[in-house]
Amino acid sequence: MAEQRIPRATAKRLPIYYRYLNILLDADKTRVSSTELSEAVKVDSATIRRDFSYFGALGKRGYGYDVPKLIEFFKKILNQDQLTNVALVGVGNLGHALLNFNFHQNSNVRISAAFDVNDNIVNTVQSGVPIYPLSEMGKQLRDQQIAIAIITVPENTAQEVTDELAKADVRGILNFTPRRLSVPDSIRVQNVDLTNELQTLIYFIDNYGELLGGNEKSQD
Amino acid sequence: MAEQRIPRATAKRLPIYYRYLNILLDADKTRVSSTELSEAVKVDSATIRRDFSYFGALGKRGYGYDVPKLIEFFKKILNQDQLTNVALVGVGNLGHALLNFNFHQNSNVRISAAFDVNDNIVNTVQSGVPIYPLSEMGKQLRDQQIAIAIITVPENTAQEVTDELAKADVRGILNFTPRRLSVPDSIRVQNVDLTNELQTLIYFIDNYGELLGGNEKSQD
DNA sequence: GCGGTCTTGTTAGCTTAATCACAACGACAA
DNA sequence: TTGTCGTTGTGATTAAGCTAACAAGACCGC
Repeated sequence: MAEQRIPRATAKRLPIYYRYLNILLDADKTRVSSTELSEAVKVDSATIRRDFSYFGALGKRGYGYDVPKLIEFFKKILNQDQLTNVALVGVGNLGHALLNFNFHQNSNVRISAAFDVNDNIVNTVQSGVPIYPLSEMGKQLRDQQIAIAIITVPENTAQEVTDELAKADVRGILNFTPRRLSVPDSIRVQNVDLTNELQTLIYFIDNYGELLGGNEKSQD
Repeated sequence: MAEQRIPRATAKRLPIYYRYLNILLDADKTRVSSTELSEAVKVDSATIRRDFSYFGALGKRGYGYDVPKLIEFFKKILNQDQLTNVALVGVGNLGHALLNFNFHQNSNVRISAAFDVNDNIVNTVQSGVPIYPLSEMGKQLRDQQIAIAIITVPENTAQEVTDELAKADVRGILNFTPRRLSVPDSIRVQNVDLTNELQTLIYFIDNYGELLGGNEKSQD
């Protein structure tokens, strides 16, 4: 086991594999080949085999991969064997939807605290999650040992909220605002920009017409 | 002008540039350098210059780029000079949030029709958008000439809805379900998987610790 | 136990993307 | 007008990722 760092591209595919493997298990399939998996997740079968091989020889030649075994393996890799608590900052339109979004249904993650400036909801419980005033954010995050935050605040406050999160030693931020955040090296940012996604989609449609696989290769 | 296809990676950055340029203009800045832009959007300055150069010589040496000119240019490239109507399929938790999400605020896109199976909301207007029964989807999409759909339906119905969209000659799908869709070559799919994003973030935090730039390079 | 069949793991080649580094050129001051 | 300074545009290089192709090895029917 060379114990080298997994390529970034591979890492991003792991959750996709993990989820589909669970779907297979739910359907009582205990065995799967890279070709079969390939069709379901739209990733080339060679890429799948290569991805898996970074973790050692997980499959059996002439047979394929054992689904339960693979799931157990990825569960640990992805830290899904323990519950991860996450904070939500900004309980507006989108924030509210995320409170109701059942992350816990297919992953061991849940939003355990939320923060907002709106006095009408502060100190209430929404969808089972307590809403604290923004001013208490640092304290609560430290007390509850929360290391990951989702931010759905107005874009012009995104950076200042981020700075506060940094002070509270948060390690990861899922950023739904369109701003690209400045953070210290200790924090990892993952951007989800809905407007961007739509614009990109439109651009591709208008410029990368039918010619050369609109699909089956590199979806998204 | 070599008129060759823009690299995929470049295309995905265009909306990011476009948005930040607009922010600059709002702040009455009419001039920007690749270095300055680089800091704001977290993309290497050489990459920015190269990206821009695919479209010809847009800047001036020793000066930088003219913001209004650049905006005008990208506006056309990104099809933002005309309104794009989009359909929403599945008006549940997340779907509702997207209806309220103001795409039109920073892009020339709007949701102009929505579809659902829930009789309680079908044939009503939600957030200014009419909700039609799913059974009318094909007809409405064709009548209204809508070529792009956002799907926020339960995952087990994602594929069948997709098949219907394909029949209605939709060209692009923004897929919020965790399933990877099978589509004909004429359709482009862009996936947004929230659970995935969180899992990826967690994985990176646990495995790509501080060492070697948690940030400043390749956010997301 | 044997032969044919299947599927992995991996090598090698290829494609795409990111970055360095600098000559070319326009801006701007004097 | 001339010289300096700043910033672009781009050739060259390095890095990352993808995929074809196949030998090695395990399964399974007989």
